[in-house]
Formats: sequence, structure tokens, C-alpha cells
Amino acid sequence: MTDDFRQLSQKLSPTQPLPSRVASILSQEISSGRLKPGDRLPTEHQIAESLGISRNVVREAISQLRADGLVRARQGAGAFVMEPEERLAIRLDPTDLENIEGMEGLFELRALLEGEAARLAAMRRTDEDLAEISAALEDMRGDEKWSEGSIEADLLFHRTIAKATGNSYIHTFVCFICDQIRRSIHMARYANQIEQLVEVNVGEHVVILDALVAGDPEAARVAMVHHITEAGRRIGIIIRNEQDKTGKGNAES
Amino acid sequence: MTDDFRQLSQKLSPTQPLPSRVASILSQEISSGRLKPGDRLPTEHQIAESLGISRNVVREAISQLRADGLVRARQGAGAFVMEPEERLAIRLDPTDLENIEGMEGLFELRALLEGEAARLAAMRRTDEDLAEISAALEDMRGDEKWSEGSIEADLLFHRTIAKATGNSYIHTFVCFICDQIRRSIHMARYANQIEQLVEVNVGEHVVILDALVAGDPEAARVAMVHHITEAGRRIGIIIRNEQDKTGKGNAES
DNA sequence: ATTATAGGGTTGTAGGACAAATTTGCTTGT
DNA sequence: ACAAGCAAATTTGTCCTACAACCCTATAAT
Repeated sequence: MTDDFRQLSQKLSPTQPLPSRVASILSQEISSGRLKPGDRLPTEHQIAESLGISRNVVREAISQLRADGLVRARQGAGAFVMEPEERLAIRLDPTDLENIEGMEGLFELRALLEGEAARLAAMRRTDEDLAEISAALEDMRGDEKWSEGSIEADLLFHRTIAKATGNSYIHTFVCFICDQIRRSIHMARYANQIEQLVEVNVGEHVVILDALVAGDPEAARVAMVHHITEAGRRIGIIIRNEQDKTGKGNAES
Repeated sequence: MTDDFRQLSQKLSPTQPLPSRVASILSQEISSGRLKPGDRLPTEHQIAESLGISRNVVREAISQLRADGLVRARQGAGAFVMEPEERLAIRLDPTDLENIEGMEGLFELRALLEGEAARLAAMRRTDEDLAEISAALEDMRGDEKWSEGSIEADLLFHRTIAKATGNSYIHTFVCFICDQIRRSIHMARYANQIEQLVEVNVGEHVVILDALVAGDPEAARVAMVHHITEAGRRIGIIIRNEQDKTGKGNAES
């Protein structure tokens, strides 16, 4: 066990704070199955000694795992791995988004979710929602070129549609996914090809807004899926066979 | 500030560990807007003194916030609230799921996500996937009545379909939502009416499996949405106008 | 004016001490 | 011999002090 710990502790960049590294080590011990649900973790003293750190750091690490519902600590007894269905946080590994497959998967999920969100929004949007959405669209074309403010307005457009569904969970999830994608785009080298395609981008948003105004759920969904698919294609991401399912094409025959 | 802290600290059940309570306090300070992105948190010493606790507890609390990407601590400078798009964890408030509206919202999201997941799974499922899915279905009808094992098999059925999409993000999200719903059902008083409806439930699953075997995406999606809608209705949850969108009905006129 | 330097303040880590709770094993009474 | 209860050891929870590493600012030197 201590050997495993030492191996893992070197695979993490030393720039990260120590408690986070320890939390990653323990987290991997759990997700890899070396520590199964119900098992007891080594005592804080053992972990501290085995890693050559203070118990304080170990406690901060375990505190993170506890917050995620990964382990449950009982005073006097120890810390125990919880059942998978007890987890109460969802956390994405940033390294998964650095390769192209990860981004493709996230874009596909985004198309699904936001497409359905647009469909619901078309049915339930209030007038205030429409006002907010078109305001975001104005900010988008108002700001010049592809400035920072333009991107922010773009995101606001999508977030507001998700909010217009009236379902706070959909709103939360859409916000989360958008943020992940935005972060990846920012720090990756994606942000080079995208420059003067703003007109196309704005045009796709207009189609979505029109469908929302008209209250046409299916048109809104199709427009949103199309927009996200195209937006992904512009930065080199292809979403595999995301065929529209309006009844035109069948899977078999 | 200290007054706010003291108020909040009493609204949380004293049974929870102290660091988690402090984390909730700080988290609410942020989400409520009293602490805006870019703001610096009070120093650990100030927080500790203001709450009458040790700096150690404060550090564990901040450690949790840091893990969620809510704040970023810089040695020597302080802890700063991060921008919303930097958040790297999504966490649901368990109290939101105790009322009926929260469950309805979550069921709606579940229907959207799993419906689309079933559609993708119908196109991409391998033979192994089908084997796993039907195995779960066998376990479901094999176990008697509505036992614990039967519920577990039911969940496995849904998880495996999500996995068959080949998209790990969809799998992760579906697993997370299913776990939330399961937990709510377990600890709530929902688990009384559901008893001898197993046959109906199994029947709905069979329809889904058939569509997956046939490779019919739209049929799989409709079957999944129908199943989740009915499953919700059985425990008293109605998903508002989740009309099927196969082209039969339009929103306006 | 610009650069160096010194100082105070803040977070990061270490280590010790004790309280609270659980587990285990032993003792003791019947 | 058996059971109940008690005591000790173990483990987490909290507090405390101390120092290192680092940031920021103000002061001083060039």
C-alpha cells in the first residue's frame, strides 16, 4: 500500500497543493477498486506516516472526499468507503478534455441537453425570457469581432434558454457543461481558427430565437442541435452521426 | 459579517461535522452574492475567530470549497472567489429533492437525458452491451417482488444503456442522476405504493430492450421516455407535458 | 524615478495535546 | 459457564503553537 502511494504521489504535478494530491491518491485507490465500498481507509496516522506528511494534510484530503460523498468518517471507528449511489457530487477530470475525443463526447452531450432544453423553452418561455435572450443576442452582434464580451454574450444566450425551461436542474447542468467547454476552448489552441465566422454564428442563433418566439419546440430543438454541431465543426470537432430525428430518416432499411 | 455567520451557523443541524457546516456557510456567502467573484475571503484567522473555532476547521472547510473550484487560495495572498465558469464540480442540494417539485424537475431531466441516451445506444450498442442489458433485465424479473436486488438490477439496466452510448460523459451524468433519484426514493416515503406493479415495470423495460435489439433509435427513445414518465407517475410524480415529438403534434395551431 | 530591500500579513505544513466516540477484551457478579 | 458491565486501546474531531513559503506594500538606496 505504501508503495502504491509513493508511486502515485510522484505522478501528480508538485505545483498542486499537497492535500489535493493526497485526495487524488485516495480517490484513485477507491475508483480503481483497491478500496471497495465498505472498506475502511488506513488511519489518518498511517496515511500521514506512509506519505511522510502531517496528519493535518491528510485530514484536509479526507475532508474533500467526505464532501463528495466518497467516504464517511465515524469518530472512533475510522473512515469508510461509501456505496457508489451515495456520491453527491459530479466532477470532471480536466485532463479528459485536453484530447479531441473528450471534447467530442462533451459536445455530443451538450447537443443532446441543449437541444432538449431549447425544445422545452419553446413551450414554456415567458416574455421576460424572450427579452433576456434577445438582449444577449444583441450584445453578441454588438460587440466587435470575436471579443471577450461576445463570447460571454454567446454563453449568456445559451444559459438563458436553459433557464427558460423553468427546470433548475437543466439550467444547472447546461451551465456546468458550457463552462467546461469554454474553459477548454480558452486554454487550448482552439481559439485561433475562429475569427470572422461571427456572422454565421449569429445567424444560427437568430434561427433559434425565431423558433423560440414562434413557440415551435421541434424547430427550436433542431436549430439548437444544428448550431452546436456546426460550432463544434468550426473548431475541428465532429459529432458523430447526430442525425436529426424529425421522422425523415429511419435507422433500419 | 460575523453576525451573518452566527445566524447561519445555527441553521445547520449540529449533527453534521463542523468543517462541513463552515463550508456551507462560506458556500452560501458566495452563492448569495455577498461574496462576488474576485473578492477575497476573510483570512482564516478572522473566520476562525469570528466563528469561535480553530483555524484547522476553517482550513478543512476551505479545502472543500477549493476542491469544487469555488475559491482559489494563493499562499501569502489569501483565498479568492473564482469565476462561475471555473467551477469544476456540480453538487445538488439534497434538501431540494425532499419536496415534490424538485423530484419532478429531476425526473424531467432524467427523461430527457436517458431518452436521448437510449436513442444513441440503439445506434451504437455492441453485442456485449445487449448481453449486459438483458442480463440486468433477467435479474430484475428473477428476484422476487420488489426486493433490493430488483431495484439494483433496474438501475443497472439504465446504467448499462447509458454506457452503450459509448460516451463516458453521458454515462457519468446518467449514473449521477439515477443515484440521486434512488436515494430520494429510499429515504422518502415514496417506497410504499410501489409493490406489485413489477410486471408493468418489467414490461416497459422489455419494450426498450426490443428497440435496442432492433436498432431503432426513435423507438428506443420513445420507449425510454414513456417508461420514465410512467415510473414517475407510479410514485406520484407527474412530468408536465412531456409530449412525444415524433412529428405528430405541433405546438401552435 | 527606479530598483532593492525590509517588514508585516497570509496561507501551507508540521507536530503535539486532549476530547469524544467506538471497539475490543477483560473482569466481575450471578 | 455465562452475561452484563467496565476499562483500556484505538481512532477521529478539535484546538493550539510554531515555523516555512509566499505575497504585498512601504521604505530606503542608488
